[in-house]
Amino acid sequence: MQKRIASAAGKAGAETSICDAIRAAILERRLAPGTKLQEVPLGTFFGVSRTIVRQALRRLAHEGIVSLRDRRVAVVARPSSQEVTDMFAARRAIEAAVVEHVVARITRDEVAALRRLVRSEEAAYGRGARAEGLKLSLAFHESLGRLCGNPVLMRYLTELVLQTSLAVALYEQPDRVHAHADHLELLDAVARHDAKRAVRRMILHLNDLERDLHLHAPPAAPSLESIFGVPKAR
Amino acid sequence: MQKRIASAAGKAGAETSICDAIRAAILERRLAPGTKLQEVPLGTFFGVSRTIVRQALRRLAHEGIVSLRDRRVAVVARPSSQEVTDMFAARRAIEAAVVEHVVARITRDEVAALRRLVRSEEAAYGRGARAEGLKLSLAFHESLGRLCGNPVLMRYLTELVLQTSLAVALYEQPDRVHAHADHLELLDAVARHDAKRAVRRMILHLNDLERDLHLHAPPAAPSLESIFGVPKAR
DNA sequence: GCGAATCATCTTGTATACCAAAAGTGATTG
DNA sequence: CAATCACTTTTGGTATACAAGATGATTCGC
Repeated sequence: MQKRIASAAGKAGAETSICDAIRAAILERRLAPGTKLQEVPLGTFFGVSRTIVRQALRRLAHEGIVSLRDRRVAVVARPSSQEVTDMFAARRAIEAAVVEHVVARITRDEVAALRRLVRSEEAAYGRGARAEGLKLSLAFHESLGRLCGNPVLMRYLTELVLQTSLAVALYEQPDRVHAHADHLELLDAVARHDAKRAVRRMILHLNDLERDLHLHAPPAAPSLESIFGVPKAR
Repeated sequence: MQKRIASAAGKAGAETSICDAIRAAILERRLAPGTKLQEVPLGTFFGVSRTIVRQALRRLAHEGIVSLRDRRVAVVARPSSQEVTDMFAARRAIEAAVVEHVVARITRDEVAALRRLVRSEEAAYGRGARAEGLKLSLAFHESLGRLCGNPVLMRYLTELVLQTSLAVALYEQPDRVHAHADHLELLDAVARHDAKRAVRRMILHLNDLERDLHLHAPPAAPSLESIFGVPKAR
């Protein structure tokens, strides 16, 4: 049962499997920022040698979700608030370009598909399935990336979505509830081929996302409290 | 004399040295697109083992300037015309964002430094030092990246500048002469803190760059003719 | 009893050995 | 004479062995 992921992908691209597994784990909040990623344990778990694990970690480091301090254990990245600000700025630039391209080339069918996606996203949030909603929300942005027809833009978008997801995991305020209507309004503008409005919607959406974080002092330590709850007297 | 580069950087970061050396070689047109990058020769040349070379090549592959087809020799990337179109689109998006940020935070001194840079660039072109001009032109874009104050944007910009330089090497029309005035006009807009105009200037500049390529049929083979000249009768 | 230094262990960095696949070469045959 | 096939050589992929450095525990001194 242990090597499910590795064997699922077979021999082909073990490194890619590991990257995918780690990316998914981060997105699903199963790997918290700061978590140690040791080469040998990962290797034995996935049934490959350290060589492959090492390659995977380097790749993830280049994608900005793993930090690779010299001669020290690799850890899931813990971006500073400044870095988070920077990556959101970059994401605004990329997503704006993506939306522009999408508006210019999207078909009716594709709009319909996106609309279904957004509806199921809202439905998920509606019934309190937060994790599911989050996943569909990411899928929405990913879909836009795919529909823009530019692999380069899409690659950067994917990277930044992942990085910002990590940032959200680090800095989110637990009580905050996200404005899910954003995606629908954005999609409406896209459907009307109103590029200006769609881009503005996207920017506002990302601004909201960023504003809902608390990027002040607390770097959100890999806190023991968040794992064990409030320390009881003893 | 062989290991000049490796020894120059010492033990520290042999991989980085190799990456830098290859990047520089590509920028200076000493490494043409399609050139094979074999692991053993590179390793012996730089005085490191294949492991390091392999890591360097993977890194460059992630940066998009080396292609790493499975089980085949690594080569300097030869982007298709479609890929070139895509990377220019991405570069427009990133450079626009960069310029916006630069306009918002640049100081007088920094403007003056940029102006000196542009002047020396034009001087180089003026006296026919094409390679020197090209280098300074890249330095100008790099400087903007640094001045925008956002490491994420800067990283993407650096990548795209390198990639597009490669594309230019592949598709440029030899007789075409570039419009060097672009940088000066752009800088004027930046100096006046006119973001709208500066961004428009940048977009137009990049459009010119792209338009001056001939992105039709000829993928510009790594032709022996271009290396040895016209084959003489024998 | 507490703090600091030293020592053992563990983890990563690099090189190398081995394996499999691909490409080039030459011979053989149609 | 040319095309195809098999072999050889080269080249990349993976695992492993070894070296250097960091981490953490234990112990000695104050």
